[in-house]
Amino acid sequence: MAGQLGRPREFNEDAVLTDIMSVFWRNGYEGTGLAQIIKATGLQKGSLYKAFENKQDMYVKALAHYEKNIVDKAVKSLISGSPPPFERVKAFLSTPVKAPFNESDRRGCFLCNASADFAAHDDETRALVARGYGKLERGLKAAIEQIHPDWTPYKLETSAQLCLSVYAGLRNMSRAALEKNRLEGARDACLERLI
Amino acid sequence: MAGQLGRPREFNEDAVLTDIMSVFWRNGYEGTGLAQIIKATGLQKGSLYKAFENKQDMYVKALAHYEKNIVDKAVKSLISGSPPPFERVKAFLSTPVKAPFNESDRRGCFLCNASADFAAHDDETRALVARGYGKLERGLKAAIEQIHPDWTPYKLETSAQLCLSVYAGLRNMSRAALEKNRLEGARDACLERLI
DNA sequence: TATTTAATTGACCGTTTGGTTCCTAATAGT
DNA sequence: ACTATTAGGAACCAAACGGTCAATTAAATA
Repeated sequence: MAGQLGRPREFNEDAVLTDIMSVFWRNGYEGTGLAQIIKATGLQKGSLYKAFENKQDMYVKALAHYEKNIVDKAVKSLISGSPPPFERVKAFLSTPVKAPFNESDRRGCFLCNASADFAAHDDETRALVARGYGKLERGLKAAIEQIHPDWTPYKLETSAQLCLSVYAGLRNMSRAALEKNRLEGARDACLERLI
Repeated sequence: MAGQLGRPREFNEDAVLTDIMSVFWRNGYEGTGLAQIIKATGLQKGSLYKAFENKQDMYVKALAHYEKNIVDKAVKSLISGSPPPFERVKAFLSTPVKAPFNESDRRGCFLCNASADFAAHDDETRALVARGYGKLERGLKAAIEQIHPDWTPYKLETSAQLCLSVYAGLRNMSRAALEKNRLEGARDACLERLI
């Protein structure tokens, strides 16, 4: 039979990738050491290097994992769902405003972090980030089109691009703990375009 | 007399700070090693650690140097100058769109980099970033007020906050080398609010 | 049961890290 | 001239870095 030969994996690949993701997510590429990855996953170095080429490979796979599990979910809830489309965009833009004060989720957006942190040094990362941003932009465009079915494709696109850049900007600025009402001001000014 | 005692500095503090700044600017905090700083400044470790407490101190002082030399200049040219105010805001928002394609200036904005990179780990950095962003916001507000002297303070403020977050977002997204016309779309959509 | 194949482990590797120390050189005040 | 004070330079350090490997363990086949 064509069963799995040899000793089987003792760890769940997806769970391990989730652990690795959260470490890179919080600390960035250079800020993360193998020791932290070992602690987070419970695996030893040897096992890690059997499963991954090197640290860079772990990072890229963790980012892809993020795209699959977090970004895609956000895109889905932008495209469809129970709240009306304007509220969905508002919720999307409110995440970076609320997150830093939520006491728990100060990691920001891994996609944005990766763009600032490692995309400039690695082509694979850059491609992943570009693809993730592309997905978000299309999700935003779809939601906006539901608000304004009559708008031209150009206006829909530039509006989505505006929302995306505000999102990325808010994610960036929230790292410096700017006052909440200043972040809200930017969000609301952006949302005014969609009214 | 109360003159300078001991052997005088052989290096110009400002010039050295400029060298250190450009290294951190390009490579971030964790991405920069003492070796690179030594190479960039021409100083030896001993001298560096006589002039600075530690690596973190070098970073903070370099960021303050950036604020004094780059941010303040940008704010000034937002507040006043020969081109009309709308063109000044447009030029400000065009920097992050053009920079990554200019073949030379791919470092982005040190303020934005610091916000993403180190502000979350260090209070002094966070305060510097917040102050720098505050300056930019006030500069934008002043320019916008020149375009629309009749607008309410609230509308002026939120518009400035919008521009600032778009700026930070574009800086972030340009690291992943998104297509130029998508960045331009976000910029133009933002500028439409100022017409 | 013996064999084959693959996963796990932790010791080990060279390199690089940020940081210190000590000696020498140079200037200002006495 | 002498002394106090500071800058410059390089050797030096322990710790952490990413990465490797041989020995061991466990399951699937024969």
